[in-house]
Amino acid sequence: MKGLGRPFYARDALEVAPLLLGRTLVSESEEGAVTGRIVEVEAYCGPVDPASHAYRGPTKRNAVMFGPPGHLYVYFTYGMHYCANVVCESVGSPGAVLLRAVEPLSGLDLMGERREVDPASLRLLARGPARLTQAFGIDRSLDGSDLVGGPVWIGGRQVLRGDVVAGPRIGITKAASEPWRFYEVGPWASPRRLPVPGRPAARIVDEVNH
DNA sequence: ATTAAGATTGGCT
DNA sequence: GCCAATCTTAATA
Repeated sequence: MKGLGRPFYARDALEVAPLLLGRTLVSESEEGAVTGRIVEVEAYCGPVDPASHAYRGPTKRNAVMFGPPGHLYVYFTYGMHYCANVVCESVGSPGAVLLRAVEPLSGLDLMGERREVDPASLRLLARGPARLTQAFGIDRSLDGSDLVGGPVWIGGRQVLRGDVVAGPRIGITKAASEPWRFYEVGPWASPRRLPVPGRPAARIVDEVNH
């Protein structure tokens, strides 16, 4: 089987999120293949999370979140950007993990072409959730795409090159202090708004760090 | 029917 | 650090 199997995704978003770090995100299309190592994610915890798109129940946009795990939930925002989530948990339980940044591994030229930046500027390729989707060719046509057997999937090998920590999520106004952003310390995670005083300090995620 | 906000980014001061 | 861009979605009337 290519990449992680369905059971991997069939548990709480908060459990899946840190386990995605260090794994390889793959996207294949007619244009070619690109891959990157996941270094930053955020968990969105459905009905108990006011920041989740699923908080107020199913809508046309978030329908995929309420479906089976192991699929992509892709939404459009700010009139110009796409963001991609990994759907977790079981049918009717809308947990999801937002992919926020990867370390580019292969297909750099294609990423640069899609992003309209110099492929040598590695940190401009896929650091940030909307940059990531652009570099990987992910838009609303991939909403609901199956991560098991589809054109986008996640490899089973986990390679960590720094400590994994948790901190507040970025760019939200509700439940802003929940430490549900997980990232690898290093040059690849997005630099914006690191945890500030008054918010929970980042903590080591033991299960992933060992 | 109308409206306000948005899981962002890039450019400018 | 501040702010405009840009338009879909979902809530409100």
